[in-house]
Amino acid sequence: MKQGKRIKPRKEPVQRRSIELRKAILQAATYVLRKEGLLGFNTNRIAERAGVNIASFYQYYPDKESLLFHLVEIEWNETSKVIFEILEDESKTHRERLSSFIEKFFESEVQERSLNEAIAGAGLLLENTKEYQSLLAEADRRFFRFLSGALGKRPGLSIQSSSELIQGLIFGFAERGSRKDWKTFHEDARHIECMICDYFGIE
Amino acid sequence: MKQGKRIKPRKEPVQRRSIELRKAILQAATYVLRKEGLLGFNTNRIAERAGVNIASFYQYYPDKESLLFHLVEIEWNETSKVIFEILEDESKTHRERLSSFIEKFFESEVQERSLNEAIAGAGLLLENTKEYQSLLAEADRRFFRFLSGALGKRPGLSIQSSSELIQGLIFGFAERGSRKDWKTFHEDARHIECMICDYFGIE
Amino acid sequence: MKQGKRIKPRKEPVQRRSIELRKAILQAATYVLRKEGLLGFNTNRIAERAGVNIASFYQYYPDKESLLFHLVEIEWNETSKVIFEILEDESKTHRERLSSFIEKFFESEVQERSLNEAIAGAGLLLENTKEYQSLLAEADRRFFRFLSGALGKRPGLSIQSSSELIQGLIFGFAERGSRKDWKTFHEDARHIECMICDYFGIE
Amino acid sequence: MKQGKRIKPRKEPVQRRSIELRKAILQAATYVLRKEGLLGFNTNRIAERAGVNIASFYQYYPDKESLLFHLVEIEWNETSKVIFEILEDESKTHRERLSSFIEKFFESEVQERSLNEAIAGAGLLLENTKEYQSLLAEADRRFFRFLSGALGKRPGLSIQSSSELIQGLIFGFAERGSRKDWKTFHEDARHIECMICDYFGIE
DNA sequence: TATGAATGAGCCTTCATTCAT
DNA sequence: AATGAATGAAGGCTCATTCAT
Repeated sequence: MKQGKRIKPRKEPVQRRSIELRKAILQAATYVLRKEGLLGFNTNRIAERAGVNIASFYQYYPDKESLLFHLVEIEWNETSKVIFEILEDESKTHRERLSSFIEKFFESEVQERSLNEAIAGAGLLLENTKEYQSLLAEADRRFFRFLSGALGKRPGLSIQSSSELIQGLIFGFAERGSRKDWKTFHEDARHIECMICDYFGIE
Repeated sequence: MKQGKRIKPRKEPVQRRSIELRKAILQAATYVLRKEGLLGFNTNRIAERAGVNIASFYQYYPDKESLLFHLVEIEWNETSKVIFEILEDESKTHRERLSSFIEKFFESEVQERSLNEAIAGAGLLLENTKEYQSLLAEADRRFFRFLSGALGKRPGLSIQSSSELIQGLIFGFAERGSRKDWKTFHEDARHIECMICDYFGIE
Repeated sequence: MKQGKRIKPRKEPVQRRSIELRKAILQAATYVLRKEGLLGFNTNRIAERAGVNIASFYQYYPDKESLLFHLVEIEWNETSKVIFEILEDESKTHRERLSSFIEKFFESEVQERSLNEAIAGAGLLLENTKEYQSLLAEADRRFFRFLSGALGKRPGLSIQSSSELIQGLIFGFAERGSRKDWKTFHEDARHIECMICDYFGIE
Repeated sequence: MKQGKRIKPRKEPVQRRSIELRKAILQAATYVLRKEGLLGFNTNRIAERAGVNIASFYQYYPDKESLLFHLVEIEWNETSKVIFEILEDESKTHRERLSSFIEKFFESEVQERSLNEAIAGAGLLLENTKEYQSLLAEADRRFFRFLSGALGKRPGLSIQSSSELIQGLIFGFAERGSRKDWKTFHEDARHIECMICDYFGIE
């Protein structure tokens, strides 16, 4: 993919009718992605499923990737809102926050299992886009900020490195798990929390 | 993909020429997968690159997935041979073994970065095949066996669960990392080893 | 295109607003034609550029060709006004008039290079329309009239044939030239004038 | 169109069957171009007309333009062979040669009328390709060489300029004429020859 | 057996034009 | 009258796979 490509939706729908249309597209896209995976994720199928003319599709999205990004964005906005609110809730101890954070994140991964799976595959398409990277960057920033206050001891690691390590563990585990029929996530969350808190002296 | 599909190569090549031909295909496939990713991984291109007629290709592999699986298998055989030999080397302490195991595994992921990346994407295609699952199952078994002897304390976890948790952490972290420009894997390996050994009392 | 198709604008705009709207369309069309050539000349793009709704466009022009014709017409009206005024200016000798005529015509072709280029390409679309043909016919008539008075000797050619020959030379040369980066048109004009005047005894 | 684009046919057919196939494509393309003009010149239609699968088309041509160029090339090779042979036939006077050259060229334009017409339109697509330009350049060179020996007097024009002027007149006239139902080309040829020879002192 | 050739099915995208508000 | 929305119909091109020699 070329750099600097526009990946944003083409235009915002304003009328009733078109709002529904776009919603239909989004729903259909989610459905198709879930049902058929990345390989079945093609504009014609989506449009058909949405009961929408393919040309209409292209009024709202400049191309396929753009839609995919929109999906990711929506899903991420929902998830991140929840999990970072938790992380930044100063009425709790750092450990409590981290615990809930992991818990919630795992939960959302499990719930959005098939979507995430497809998105993970799609990552290859999105990874190079500015939009996607800024999504990730923001998450990174917020997690870093949390950790700055949370770290008790650092076993020879800068905050940045610690942050990356911890994120890697949590996100990697979740991503991998969410590809399976992952039922033990509650316990997994607890153990991972313990390991991290022990190791980094988070209280 | 339908369940129970045959994914094995159509026939084992016996003659010289055939063996070479097959090797050529495999090499070309690896090359293409690395160079172009999953999207460029198409039979015509591979055959062309291999200097093999596309029809010949279909004499050795019933379809594309088959080849992909073969690739995964080969790569996994190589890696697993190395890492499980380490894990089962009884002249070392458990901790030493785990340490080398992680180290080596990370290293191989980094080295095979682009291949792994593509395979991860392909995972969606392969995951449902018997062959792939038995590959994973074996790895699981061996890791479980190692852990049976290694675990010092178990914080309320069965060996099986511990095994899954640990594997999830290591493999998840590596998989995630290998999608990036991952340069700190040596240190990452060390820290993860420490966390795990501390938590599970491995010595 | 079917013969006898109406190609005139659907209705003459009478109100202020309408006139402006139409002017905007025309300008946008010219712009697009110049900038993107015939291939980029599509109604949606033009409407967008004009800041006009595409549906409004279709209130002023029944279809794309219509607009194109309108463009040609306007351009031709301007050019022909100038060049035929020259040709019919009885205060000059015939030779002087022809000289200026060629000069001016070449000049306008050069100036309107990209527009003309596109129009030439579009010629295929317009050639069969009545409107276009009557434009050409009028030019033909006026040139013929000029030549009737101008020809000194006729090397075995009727006036009509002479007229066609000369027009063919001038217009053909210009059309061809205007597709290139044509910088020598001043001199070219002079030489062609000489050739023609010599050959046809125009003084 | 990007510069440096490959425009050559993809591969040469070797078997009987495919030679016919390609011939069929070429014929169909010519037919379609004639019948429907540039706008109807699309790969699907051509393939259909040729009774060939569209995918087969793309085995022989990387894209549409490539086919178009091939058409031009074939046609030009035929024409140029004839006309330049004439121009370079040293057993004739220069004037005789030029006369036949014009005559033949006009004739071929008339015969290939509809094809040429389309090709002229296509010029806009081809003009920027290396291949097309080298075709033109060669013609230019050969004409220039002819003129070097032929010019008697030069009314203040370099050989190069004279060459361009003369070519412009001949080609421009023919191109324009060939778009119409041009029946007087024999006489036109004779007159143009006279004008040029008179003006440039060619004998 | 190995190779040149062939193809059905499909995917992404655009565009002239019309409908509904 | 003007605008937002919608769409049928193509068009360029690719790919997994099979046929014919």
